[in-house]
Amino acid sequence: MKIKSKLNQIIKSALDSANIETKEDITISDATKPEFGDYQFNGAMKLAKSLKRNPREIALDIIEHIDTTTLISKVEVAGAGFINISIDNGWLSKELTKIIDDSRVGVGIVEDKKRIVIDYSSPNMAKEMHVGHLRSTIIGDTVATLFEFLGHTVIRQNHIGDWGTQFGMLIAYLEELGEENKRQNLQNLEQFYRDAKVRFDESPEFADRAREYVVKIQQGDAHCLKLWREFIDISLGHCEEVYSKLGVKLRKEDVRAESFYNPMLPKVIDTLREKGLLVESNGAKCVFLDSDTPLIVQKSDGGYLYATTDLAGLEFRAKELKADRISYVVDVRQSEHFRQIFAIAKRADMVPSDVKLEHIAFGTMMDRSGKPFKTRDGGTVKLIELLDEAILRAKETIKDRDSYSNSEDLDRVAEVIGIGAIKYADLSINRESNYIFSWDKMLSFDGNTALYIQYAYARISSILRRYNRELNGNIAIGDELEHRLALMILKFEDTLLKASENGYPHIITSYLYDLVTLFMKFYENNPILKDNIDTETQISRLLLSKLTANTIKKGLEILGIEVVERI
RNA sequence: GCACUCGUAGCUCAGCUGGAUAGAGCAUUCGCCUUCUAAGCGAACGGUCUCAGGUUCGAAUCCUGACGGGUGUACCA
Repeated sequence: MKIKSKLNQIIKSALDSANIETKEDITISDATKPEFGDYQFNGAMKLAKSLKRNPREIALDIIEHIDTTTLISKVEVAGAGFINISIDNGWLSKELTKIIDDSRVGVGIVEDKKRIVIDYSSPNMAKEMHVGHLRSTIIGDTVATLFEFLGHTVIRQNHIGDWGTQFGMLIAYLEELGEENKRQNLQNLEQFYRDAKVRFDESPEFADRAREYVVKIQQGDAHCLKLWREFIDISLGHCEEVYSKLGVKLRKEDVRAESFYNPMLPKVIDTLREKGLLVESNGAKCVFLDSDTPLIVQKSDGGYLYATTDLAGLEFRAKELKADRISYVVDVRQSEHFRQIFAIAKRADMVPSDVKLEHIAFGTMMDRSGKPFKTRDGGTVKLIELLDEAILRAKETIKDRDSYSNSEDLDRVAEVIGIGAIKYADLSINRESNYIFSWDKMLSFDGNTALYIQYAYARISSILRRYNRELNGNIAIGDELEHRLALMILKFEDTLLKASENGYPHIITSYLYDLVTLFMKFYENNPILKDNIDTETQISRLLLSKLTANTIKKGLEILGIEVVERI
């Protein structure tokens, strides 16, 4: 339910009928405290100056004209001129009753459906995925799922790094190993890379061959291409293992590798030249925008760069994939890069001017001392290891509970909880902040974590199992807690819309946490299946619980986190 | 050097389109299981929102400056 826009309309017409004109946007905000009601409008104070009137008087004037016949039950003026608004219980129960069996829990499809291309995960094929890849993969997957759920058409693009000088070295080494040793050695890509590097450094003859192979792949040499494809296949297999364990929706068809754009690169240079943007400086082909640091699109040796590929990618996404909005879920350290290529792509008409280009940036993962994350030996933690550890720890914590009839159940639940913990830990932080990686924090099951949310869901499932009858009846809001819970459920749509505006998953986790906190209080104070509860109250509370569970499930689903019926 | 970004409780973080007494989790201390899953609930403790100015009826939030962290800054991706 889009409550805020409904309220904004009500306020707007109240201002109209009170003959108050305002140029500023009317925005209702959430009440800062429950005692003040549910929402508040602070516009009277802003209007005071231009109207040359006392803000309290203006506020009193406004509330005279506020329609309290539908969703608003009460408006009051408080303090300097705050207008406090309470939502009507009758309206809440009516709206909730409508969505009891709605699989979208009352969330509509957006009116202006867009075609959104979203680039995320994008691992390098030369190495295995490490913890640093977690953020792009998970944030991207969440944002993509969110867009899709709201009704947009989403095209996922996994821009894997499969091109560049390092692949010459890797396939030369692969060839050297021979058939029988290949599989074995490629089990551990990190080690494979290190071994290849050793060979490269120790043998000039090998190094020459490596360089020669780079050229050969680019020229389409059949033998080298075959080796290269073999290597990419195996490396991609490692990624798919991670994706599957993480429950990430990226598939093979979403892969559009760096190499895909290779044939388009000369045309990028031509386009830039035609538009008069290309400047040669110190032998390199550059584009200078307002800043003095240029964007280099072709090296002095003729080679192309990351920027060139990205420009080709932008044009492809805008013109071939026909995107209205192109989003990149990439580390904040590349914001300068994206600012430049976005500006250049528009200037060169590679992307139509009305296409929204955005960098959904996320902060760097730091270690305890505030340095970008590395393990003690200087390497990184493999992502797959983090996931396995999470599942292990989850199993350790739940194994003594008696809810599990067999070890299969236990394994399944451990996986849902362990993976959920990691994803939630990452998604619940404002994506722009850098954050400190800690095993304990990531794998914590206390407080504001996925388990808290999943636990609430399991509790509700348990109640519904016990009741085990048809739920026929109405929701009747009986007290303040039920009122707040009911309203919270209906705020789901406003929350998702806000999160999708600029792609902030933590807005959803905060919401779910607030929702569950309210439910837990409700659960403690308002007994459901106890002896002395009359049937109508029982049904009403069961329905509220069920709606809470539906909202939790849908919310977690958007975050890519699963629920289980029993914990 | 220049640019961007961050600085909120002991720790990890919300809040930042200006609004009423700045919020969570963890940690610490204390209550609540013969009662729907105690992985829960309640309470206590904890803050000159880095500092100094400015704008405003009103600033954690906007502006300027200082200090401190992080990042980026011509042929890596």
